[in-house]
Amino acid sequence: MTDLPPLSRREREVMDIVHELGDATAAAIRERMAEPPTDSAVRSTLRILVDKGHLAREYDGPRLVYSPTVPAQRARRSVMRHVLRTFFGGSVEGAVATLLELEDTRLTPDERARMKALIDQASEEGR
Amino acid sequence: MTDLPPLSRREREVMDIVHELGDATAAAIRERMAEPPTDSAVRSTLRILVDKGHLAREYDGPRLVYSPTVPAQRARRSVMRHVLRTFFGGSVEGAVATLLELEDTRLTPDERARMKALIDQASEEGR
DNA sequence: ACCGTTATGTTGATTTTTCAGCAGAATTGA
DNA sequence: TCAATTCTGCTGAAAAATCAACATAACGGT
Repeated sequence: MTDLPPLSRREREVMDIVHELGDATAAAIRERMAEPPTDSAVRSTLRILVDKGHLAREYDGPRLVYSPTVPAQRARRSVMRHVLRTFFGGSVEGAVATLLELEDTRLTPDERARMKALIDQASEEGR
Repeated sequence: MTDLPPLSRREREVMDIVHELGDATAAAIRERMAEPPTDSAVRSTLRILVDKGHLAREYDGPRLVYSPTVPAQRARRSVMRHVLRTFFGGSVEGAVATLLELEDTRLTPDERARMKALIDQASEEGR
């Protein structure tokens, strides 16, 4: 439960990719990097991330597949808390407004209804 | 409009603090760092951030005050877009749900009403 | 005027990060 | 089977980041 060592720039880039993909092989990660270094460099970074405890790896047939050690749900909460505090002064309303105003936000009627329900639910639960 | 050079770990820490505060002096920034280095080290980082174009500085009386070069609004959008994609697979609903479920989320009736209005507004505008 | 404090910049050394090269094992295909 | 390809780890060099030490200037108080 003790928190993990912090990430360097490349390390963070790799972690973001793994979070986006859920899990990934070294090759898949390299493909998505902005200015990919050699394959072995990517592997070095991955090895460090495993050492630091940020990633776990497992064989899927012949290949190693990497995935975050922190459960997705907790990672999501944690990053949202950080963004909320750093960029929105803790204002949930402000954060939601920005999300809704993003250019490519498209809401189905279902989504709209569910989101409203979530708002009511949050206040019912004393939040 | 060309994007700025990426940030190292310390640089990112400093930028987060400046974003949270809006603007800040070197001393105020140092106070909030997790494991603050010496004052001069903080200043070195600040100088680099100015060089890279992430921060601007201005005298306020005798002191230099640092502030982000990217307008707050744009920074907010940009970070939200990134989080949305990386951690929520682009699902606005998912992101909103996480925000509402954060432990310390407390909504006033006003906020609730305004957020619902925002949802309607977003769809009216084709989003 | 003098001293202490605060704010600042620059320099260079240390530490960390980043990366390519190399080598071994496993897999694939002919 | 043998060669080519893919996947992997390790090592050490190059580059970047981090930091403390030092130096200067301005201000306040005695």
